[in-house]
Amino acid sequence: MNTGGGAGPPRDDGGIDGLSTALERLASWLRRITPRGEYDLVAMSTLDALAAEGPQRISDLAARERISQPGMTGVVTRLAEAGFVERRPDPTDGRAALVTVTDTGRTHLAARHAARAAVLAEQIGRIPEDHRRALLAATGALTELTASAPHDTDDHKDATA
Amino acid sequence: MNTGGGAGPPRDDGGIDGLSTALERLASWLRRITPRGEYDLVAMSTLDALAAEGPQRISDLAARERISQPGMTGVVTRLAEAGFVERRPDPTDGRAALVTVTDTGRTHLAARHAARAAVLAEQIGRIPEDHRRALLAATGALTELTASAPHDTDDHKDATA
DNA sequence: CGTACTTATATAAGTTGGCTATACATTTAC
DNA sequence: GTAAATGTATAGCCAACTTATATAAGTACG
Repeated sequence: MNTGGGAGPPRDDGGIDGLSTALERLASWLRRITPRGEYDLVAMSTLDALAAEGPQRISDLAARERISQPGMTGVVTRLAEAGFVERRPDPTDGRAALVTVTDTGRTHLAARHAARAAVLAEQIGRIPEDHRRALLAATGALTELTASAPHDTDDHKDATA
Repeated sequence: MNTGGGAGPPRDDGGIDGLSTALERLASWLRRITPRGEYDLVAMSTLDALAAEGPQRISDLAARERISQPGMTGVVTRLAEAGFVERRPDPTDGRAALVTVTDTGRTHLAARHAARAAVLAEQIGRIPEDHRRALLAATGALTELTASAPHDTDDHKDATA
């Protein structure tokens, strides 16, 4: 069988399994505390990447977000219609577009982040102090984990099967 | 303005802001490491809730997942078609259906969890030991945080608290 | 107990955000 | 200078939500 992945409260089998359950539930929890009207996850993640790392090509963004190139074309189109990004010609390649975040985009990101941080602050106020400290102490680890290179685990592209 | 949510690496303004950024990126990261074909987040979260807490009504599940009642009817229909849940009459209320997880559903949950834990194990192996320990130490805190009552932050309609 | 209100779920129709397949434009190789 | 490769866009499809509404069952009160 497994080692804690069952139905009940996550037993700690030594770590990974319980952490995995916790992260899985965290993903749903983050969705639940996000107001409905907000821009979708892929678009915001893309915008965040552009703000953090500078202009990038559509196809690079698609690879980074693990969606198809036409999918990313759509994301960029929507972001551009909202005024959050601009397409610019790539000086070194006439086929490519460099997607650049605008000031409006940065403003939106900041506002969204502030709103989410406020919600988080409220929710985190409901748990015991030692748990709160454990979470805050994990910030650096989370940042490092999620920054880890794409590094295909194996899945995602075997569609031709 | 904000308190550290600006450009650059997450400065620690006391914590919440950097943690919020990290969690936001974590949500996208979890999506990226999830194979495309997998069942959607809402359905899996619903299945997990049923497995962890027992049979529930459609409308209660909808409130829990913060989607509309017709939306949850659709989720349950799909889960039932996959054989993961069953609709049963509520003995105390002829209008309501009690949604119950099946053995097939539990098996699927366990398999999915094992697969995700394996990916997490690999990814977590890439970060330094102290970060890994910090993450594992936050498992309980994450579980507690995400178990926190729905508690409407402000948007959408009022859930029956 | 019958009529009106309320509540639980289902259905209908529309929107959104992804997908595959393919067209188009440009760059690269020979 | 053509042919193949590459970056983006378009077309058409589908899944998973949304709101509005219909149906059926419970509840309250004359």
